[in-house]
Amino acid sequence: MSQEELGKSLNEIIKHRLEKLSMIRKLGYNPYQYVFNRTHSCKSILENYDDLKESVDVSVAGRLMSVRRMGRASFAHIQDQSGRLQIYIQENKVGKTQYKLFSYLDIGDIIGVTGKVFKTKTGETTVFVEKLEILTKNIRPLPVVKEKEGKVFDAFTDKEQRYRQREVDLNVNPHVRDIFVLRSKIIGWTRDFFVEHGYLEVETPILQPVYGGAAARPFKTYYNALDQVYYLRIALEIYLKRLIVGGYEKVFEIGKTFRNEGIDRNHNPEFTLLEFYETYVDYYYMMDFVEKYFKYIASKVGKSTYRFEGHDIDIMKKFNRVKLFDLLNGEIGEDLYKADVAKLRKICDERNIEYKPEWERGKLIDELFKEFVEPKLIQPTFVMDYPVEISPFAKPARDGREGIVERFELFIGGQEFANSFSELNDPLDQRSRMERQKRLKDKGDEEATDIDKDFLVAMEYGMPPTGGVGIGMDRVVMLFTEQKSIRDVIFFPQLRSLE
RNA sequence: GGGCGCAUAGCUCAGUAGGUAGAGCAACGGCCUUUUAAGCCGUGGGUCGCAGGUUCGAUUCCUGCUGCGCUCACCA
Repeated sequence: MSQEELGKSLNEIIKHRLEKLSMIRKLGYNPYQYVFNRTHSCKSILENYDDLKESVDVSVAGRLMSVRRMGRASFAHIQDQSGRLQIYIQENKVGKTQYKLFSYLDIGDIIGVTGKVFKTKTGETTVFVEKLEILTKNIRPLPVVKEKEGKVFDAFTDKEQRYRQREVDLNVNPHVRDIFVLRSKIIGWTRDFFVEHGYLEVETPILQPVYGGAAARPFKTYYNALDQVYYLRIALEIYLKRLIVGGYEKVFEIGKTFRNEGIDRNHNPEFTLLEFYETYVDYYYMMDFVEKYFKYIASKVGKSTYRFEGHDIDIMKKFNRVKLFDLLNGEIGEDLYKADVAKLRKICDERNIEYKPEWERGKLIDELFKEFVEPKLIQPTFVMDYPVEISPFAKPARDGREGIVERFELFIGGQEFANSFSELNDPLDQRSRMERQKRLKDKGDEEATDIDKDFLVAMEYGMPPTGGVGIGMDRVVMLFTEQKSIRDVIFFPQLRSLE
């Protein structure tokens, strides 16, 4: 045991379990077994009762979750990944030694049983144990959650403990396990969707000498062998586009990215981003494609409407498409497209929106948009055509509107879900945009990025016309699993370490 | 970072208008061969998050700290 300070009660429980551990060894059993040959899962026994009943020997293993001892016979539930199953063990049936073994078991132990399937008086499918094996002895008490008629008693609910010790949460709160199963499926369906559309899945560097592709503060690290400061990536953009330059026509990556920013219900500093790039298409094409993607996932999940951020979101309905300035002008009551910085500041002042003196046109517009428009975008809505200043990787609008780029963001429930451009492939324009970013950074903008020379060289070789999209997968999972907090769709959300 | 709230047994929670704490479950001992929040009898288990202050006396009041939650800011 470690030297950690334990309460007496916990210490006592652990002491008792260690004693049982040695008693089990004395009985001749290895409490940490190597293998167990299962013939069934808990669920498959429940589902195939008619074929199995009182004829076939089944072997099933799982964690002991409840025990009801009645002298020389006992009932218990074991739980495996598929679900819970009742077992019944009688001293007459298994003999004194194995019943003794059973008497040393605790909730949390992992056991294997073999026997025939029957139904109890009350109709519950149960395995009548003929042979019992201990596979792993538990020595630390698991919270005991009881249930009757759908009511849960003494549920393990402390959020901090649930996140810090997710393994406990997963064991005692089966619905939590279900959420993560659905997460895994959603990621898998996402992969299927892109592969089916001819995309190549790729992996690009997480450790980068120059970070870019988004506006965010990075995590810094140090690369000993190179004697250089490195950064954890904040986006996938840069390297994926270099692969497009390399000749791949459709690529996607699903991977962790890192932003050194606040943690809240909607943000985890380490999060899963999906980005995909396709050649010879623009952001109009990508709008259709993104909508298709969301509908594809919804159809796989099997529902049209999802409860998210307090609203019923209908994914199967046609997504709205609106231009940023149409929305914003409608909300403010003036034409902001033509407004200069002075005018925008005045509007902010009138509406009590704070701004920093160094903010220029694009940033001010973005701020007003976030404040007055975003929260109202509940049903899926593509917002199109953003100011160039806040979109350093997007192509200028082809219709020549000054200061506008071909970019859309998808909003659902007032939250940003996707960000997409007709990707900028003019190397000179790209260079001047990066130089501008660099100037902002030098002036103290912590979210601006350095010039990525390798990327600019790649652009000079020529990137075909390309549409690109980024989608925050954790939010997608939140939407489709109807979770209110990002922490409930990430196994181990970021918490401050103790000590 | 600001505001509000929470922190008591392994789990879920009471409680003390200041006199060092209770319940249910879990644990331990006993009875019990179709139970299912099994039941019955009995027993043990707490530096009341941490550190100070006020007080004869603090788990309770005050201050600071730590952790977590909600919220605002931040997050194209």
